[in-house]
Amino acid sequence: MTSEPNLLAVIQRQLNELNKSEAKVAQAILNAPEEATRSSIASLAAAAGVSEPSVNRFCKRFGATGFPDFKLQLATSLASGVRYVSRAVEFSDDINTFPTKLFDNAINALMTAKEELPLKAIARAVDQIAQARRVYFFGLGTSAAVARDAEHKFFRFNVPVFTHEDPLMQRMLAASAGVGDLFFFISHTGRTKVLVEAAEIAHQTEATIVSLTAEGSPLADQSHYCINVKIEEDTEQYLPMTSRLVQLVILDVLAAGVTLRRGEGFTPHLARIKDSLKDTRFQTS
Amino acid sequence: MTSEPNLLAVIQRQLNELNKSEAKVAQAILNAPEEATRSSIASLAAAAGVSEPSVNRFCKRFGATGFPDFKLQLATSLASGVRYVSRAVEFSDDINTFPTKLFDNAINALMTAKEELPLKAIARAVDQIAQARRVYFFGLGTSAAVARDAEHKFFRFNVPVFTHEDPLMQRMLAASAGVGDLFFFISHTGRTKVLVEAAEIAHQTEATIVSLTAEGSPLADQSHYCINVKIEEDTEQYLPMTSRLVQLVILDVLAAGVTLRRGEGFTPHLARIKDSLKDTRFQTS
DNA sequence: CTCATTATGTAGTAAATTTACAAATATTCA
DNA sequence: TGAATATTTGTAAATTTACTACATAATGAG
Repeated sequence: MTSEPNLLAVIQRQLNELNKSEAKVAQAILNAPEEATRSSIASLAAAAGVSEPSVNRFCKRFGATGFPDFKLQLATSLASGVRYVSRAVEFSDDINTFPTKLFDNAINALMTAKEELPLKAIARAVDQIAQARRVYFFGLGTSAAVARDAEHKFFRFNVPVFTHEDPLMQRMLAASAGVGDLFFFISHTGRTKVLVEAAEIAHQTEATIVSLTAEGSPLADQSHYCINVKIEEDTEQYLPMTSRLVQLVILDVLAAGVTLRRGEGFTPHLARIKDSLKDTRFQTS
Repeated sequence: MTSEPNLLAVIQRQLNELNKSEAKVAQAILNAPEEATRSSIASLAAAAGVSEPSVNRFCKRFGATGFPDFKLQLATSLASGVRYVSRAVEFSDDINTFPTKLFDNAINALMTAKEELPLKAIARAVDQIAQARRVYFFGLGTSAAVARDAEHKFFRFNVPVFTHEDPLMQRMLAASAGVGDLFFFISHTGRTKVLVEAAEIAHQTEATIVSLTAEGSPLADQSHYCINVKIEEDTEQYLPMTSRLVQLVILDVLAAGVTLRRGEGFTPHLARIKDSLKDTRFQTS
């Protein structure tokens, strides 16, 4: 699966090295790529003003086994290019456009994150969490909500987990930490002063510090293990819309990692927790 | 641009509503989507154990003009790099596979939600929030974290917002509500007893009740306005992993909607809030 | 200008897709 | 239950599509 990133670019680049009829085919495709993916070899040949075998030869020249295969490659290369553009919401947007934009942005952010996932860092973090005697999730602002979410999730693993949104509590807990304690700091920018200070305090103890934050930030500097989340440049609107989604999914990944580490024998425990919630719900009719 | 983004998800979702041979075709495609894009109608029919026209009918059922067109749509769906069929994490997974699965599931959930976005309900909810004198976001468990996130976001709109995770506080506030108060309930299932009870209490007052929950649930019944989020069937692993992401993005949409409603004159206010946070951060070097 | 080489098109063939129709299966209502 | 009807599925023929082999045209070298 060594699929070329963008077939159209490849065609464009080789345009001069093509002979007459091949160039005509190339032009026809470049003029209307989407249409080319839908048309038959006959209609494309007509559009280019050449014969059908010329189109066929053109396709083979670009690594395809034939015309259908070429169309397939063209279609895939067109599809992947389009999606990766996030767009800001404008004041001229209405109900039909801006919800889609926001969803697209969220999806884009996750897709990008998925591609540059720091697997080694994640694996190390899983190791640390699985070993920890106690885990503290600390965040502020939006990241506090993420921390709260993490608490709920990790609570199911027998690991004692704690969250605090109060900077003073965070400092106090950091100060009194010891071996086996793990502090998990969550921050979009990695520059929130009081949070970094809490990390500094924890750093002077025997505790382990893991953070989910921006690479090279002050918070990352204070951490033994850091899971880097790239900060998107166009974050200017209202900040951490998409990055917190990425954070949440990465925490899901960590939780899943810990579960897998525990092995299959651990599932009854999870089932028991789930059962315990049953009585708090109205039954489905 | 009416191109269906994720064909496989659509197929997956309609699996039950298909007749026997169509279901066979669907399974064959879901089992090996990439291969399906490359094979002929004959080989796919053979793989599914049905006749060729059955495959053709299947394609038309999903909006394609025929088999080649269907393959094209399938290919474009696959091109974005996401496995559109949610797959559960298995104990045999390792660090290279399960993070991707979780991200794909998350992306998949957002894409599905994006397609069936209840725009009318969202528009009405925006109206209500924009008018409200006070807004309470209530959730429990994982949804409490979502509520907390919403509080942070809506706080920026001059609207007094409150969150409480404590069921008793929720009841008390619900009981003493009046005109202009808006209760926004968040729940994956819509069946959590204490939350539904709080909604019932609020329902006896003059307050407005909006909920983000499952269609037809007890909570939805208590709401004046309900934004439905479809519950995926295969949620059996550990519950609300993906649904809370959808909830978060929908809340982003609501927040954006309120901002747009306020109009362009409101941006200075947002800028001022952002400025006020500046001093809490370490400056970028 | 002729020969050799490359480029292009024609026509036929094979393959794949679709349509029309008939058989089989399921469903409805008495 | 059982006949009548509707739905589903498959068969076979028609049509469209893509490919191959070969012939002709164009190009360039000597």
